[in-house]
Amino acid sequence: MNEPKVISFEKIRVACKNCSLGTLCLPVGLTPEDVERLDDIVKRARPLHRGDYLFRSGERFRSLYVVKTGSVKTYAPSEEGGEQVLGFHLPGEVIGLDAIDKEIHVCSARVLETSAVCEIPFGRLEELSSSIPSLQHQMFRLLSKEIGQDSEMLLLLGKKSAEERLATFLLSMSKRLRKRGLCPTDFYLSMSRHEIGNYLGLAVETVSRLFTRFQDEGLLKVDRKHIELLDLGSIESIVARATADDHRQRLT
Amino acid sequence: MNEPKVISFEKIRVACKNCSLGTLCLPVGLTPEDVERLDDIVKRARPLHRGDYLFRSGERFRSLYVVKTGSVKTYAPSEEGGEQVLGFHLPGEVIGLDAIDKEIHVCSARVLETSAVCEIPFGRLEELSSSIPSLQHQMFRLLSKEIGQDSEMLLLLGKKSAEERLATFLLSMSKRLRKRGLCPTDFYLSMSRHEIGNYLGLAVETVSRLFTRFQDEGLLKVDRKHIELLDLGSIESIVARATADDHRQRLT
DNA sequence: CAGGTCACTTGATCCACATCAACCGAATCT
DNA sequence: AGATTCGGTTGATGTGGATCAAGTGACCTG
Repeated sequence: MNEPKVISFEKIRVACKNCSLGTLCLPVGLTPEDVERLDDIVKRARPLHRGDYLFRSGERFRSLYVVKTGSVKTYAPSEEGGEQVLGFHLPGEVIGLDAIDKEIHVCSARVLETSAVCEIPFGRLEELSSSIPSLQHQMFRLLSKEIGQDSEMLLLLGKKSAEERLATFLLSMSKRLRKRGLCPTDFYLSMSRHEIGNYLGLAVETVSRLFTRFQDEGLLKVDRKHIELLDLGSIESIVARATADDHRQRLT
Repeated sequence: MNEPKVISFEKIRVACKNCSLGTLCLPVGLTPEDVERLDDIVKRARPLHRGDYLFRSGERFRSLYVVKTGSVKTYAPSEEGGEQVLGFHLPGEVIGLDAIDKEIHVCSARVLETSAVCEIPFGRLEELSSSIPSLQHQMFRLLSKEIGQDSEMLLLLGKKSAEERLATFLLSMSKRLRKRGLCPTDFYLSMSRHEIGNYLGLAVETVSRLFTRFQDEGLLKVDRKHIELLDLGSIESIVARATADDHRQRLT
């Protein structure tokens, strides 16, 4: 292993190989040689700033995007400026999968804070997948996982109370941060209360009240965007309660 | 075209080739030769009856399933017998995509009425996809489409009123029936009110009341499971209103 | 640093829908 | 045929969270 002289350049060019996200992003389970081939087609990211678009609803679909640092929200805008937030995306997560079908973006993606994002031209990724079975498999898994997550979200929006929704959201953030080696109990939310509420199907006011209630109950500490989870166990039990309580909805 | 003597046998063996669902199911865009190869790995369906399982949550994932006739519901069961209905599946629709990731079924699938279902061993399908680029592309599209549909459902559960939900559901049924060449305005629902309510995040009583209200307003005629949509335009406008009204939720 | 804007909080009120309860008709069982 | 069950309807009541309204403090801007 010889250290490259021009660090920044080299670091950018061979990003996938050295990327700390290797175990979260596409390269999972690929051989070093295959990662190299993937590397060749990935366009490394210039930094983006709060509010910048990765793509807009209606645009032609060309690439998938992977968050490298920072965070991104995807949302389905409606004519009037209203929107449904579809998700918040952390480093290692892939964005744009829903546009493969029609080759048109049906949602928009904007970064929530200064972020770096990799771009993967989908046509080339498809070619590569044909010749690397494990990459094809990885792609199928990735798409499938997204479907699974959406199903969980359907359950959340269909059956859970406001309290359960916010607890689920916080726990999800916590788990995802842990996976990335970050502190799972002390973090900054990059999205506004409004966006959280929209995402969870709640009014801003409800989100705000719940934060203060959770704080009063000693579950966490909030200071604007700074969150400290003090009692993960109780938060988990709120989430668990949701699924157990479901005997209201028994069928057949 | 020579008529085969043993109709039933021939019809079963070469199903994909002659299947009326060719334009809805996997073979979309494949050459006749490729369809033939796909044909070889598809296990043709024995008929199933109301309540039969395609698979249960927790089972190992081996195959995808395609509804050929009849209808199927998928749902996420919880310990206590409660459940979240995730979808109702009509002929041509593929089931089990969410299980590819973990290779474990996370939801259960049961047929709602006497149905025929094809089984496609996923391992073999993956092999085949590697050697048939257009099949791989078709698979990506299929998975992507599912993600897109889930997003629409998120919007429905997150933002729409009970009225808008039921209207959306009825319109969706209507459109899907039309695609299959069936009457889009006169059909039988194979699922119970309870299941509809569960799916839409509503109580049975609310669904029932809405049906009677829609009938009173002349939008449709209901007799138990038999639905006649009388005024598709008005139903569409209820659905459209949902997205337009969204100026309540404007952000940024 | 005064003034404005914006994200957030907190309180008061309202309403859409859930829940509870009673009932009905069709299908199934005996 | 009578009894039981079950899916569905309808009415009465309750409530979780939306909506409305009024601050408050952080941050930006001239």
